[in-house]
Amino acid sequence: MTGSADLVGLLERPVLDVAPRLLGALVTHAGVTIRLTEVEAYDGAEDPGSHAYRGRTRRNATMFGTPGHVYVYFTYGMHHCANVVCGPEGVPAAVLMRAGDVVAGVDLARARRNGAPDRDLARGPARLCQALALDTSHDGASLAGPDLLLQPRSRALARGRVSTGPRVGLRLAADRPWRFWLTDEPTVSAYRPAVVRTTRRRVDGGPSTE
DNA sequence: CTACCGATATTCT
DNA sequence: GAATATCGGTAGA
Repeated sequence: MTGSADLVGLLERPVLDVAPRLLGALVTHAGVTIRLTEVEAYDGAEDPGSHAYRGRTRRNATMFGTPGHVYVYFTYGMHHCANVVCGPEGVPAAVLMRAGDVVAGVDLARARRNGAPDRDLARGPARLCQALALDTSHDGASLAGPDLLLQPRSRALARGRVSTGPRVGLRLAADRPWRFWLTDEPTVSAYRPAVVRTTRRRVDGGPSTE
């Protein structure tokens, strides 16, 4: 059996069904395998928090493509984040891979993460990309292997294993509980509410005061 | 542990 | 110009 037909079948389901089913899945790339412990759903058609909410751009084009590929974007001038593209072609849904735990290739992951504690090797979406050596050159790549491989778990999780809550760092649609994680996993990233405002007005010109 | 801050691509206003 | 699906360093409790 090819797993890839199964993979696409899974990913064509509504993204809110897909997201929790990806918990515990294995992702392998460049010599490192992680087990997903935390994900977030983005439903571009109706989701103000999604990159695709305002339509297609060069950056988010992969979200509109066929399921089973990876959408990788660069953000904050510094970090990469990777999503599993879901839904039928043309529907810009995706699941952001927020955290995982390294189950193979730990030495490589440690080297890429520059001495971080093992718990932090793939804790947070940008750290996860660093551990797996994913960047925008992989945007649009297939998750069916062999280079990049997503293996959904085959067994159901025990009751109570999945927790849900608000997504991290969004200002818009912050109330939607579309983040899913494995209960009590130490590798789940810390929740940070969106920055309320950058408020950073610089004092122009002059000395102030008074 | 919390809080701030800088790095700066991409998109929006 | 300002905001953002972030992180690592530093400072302080």
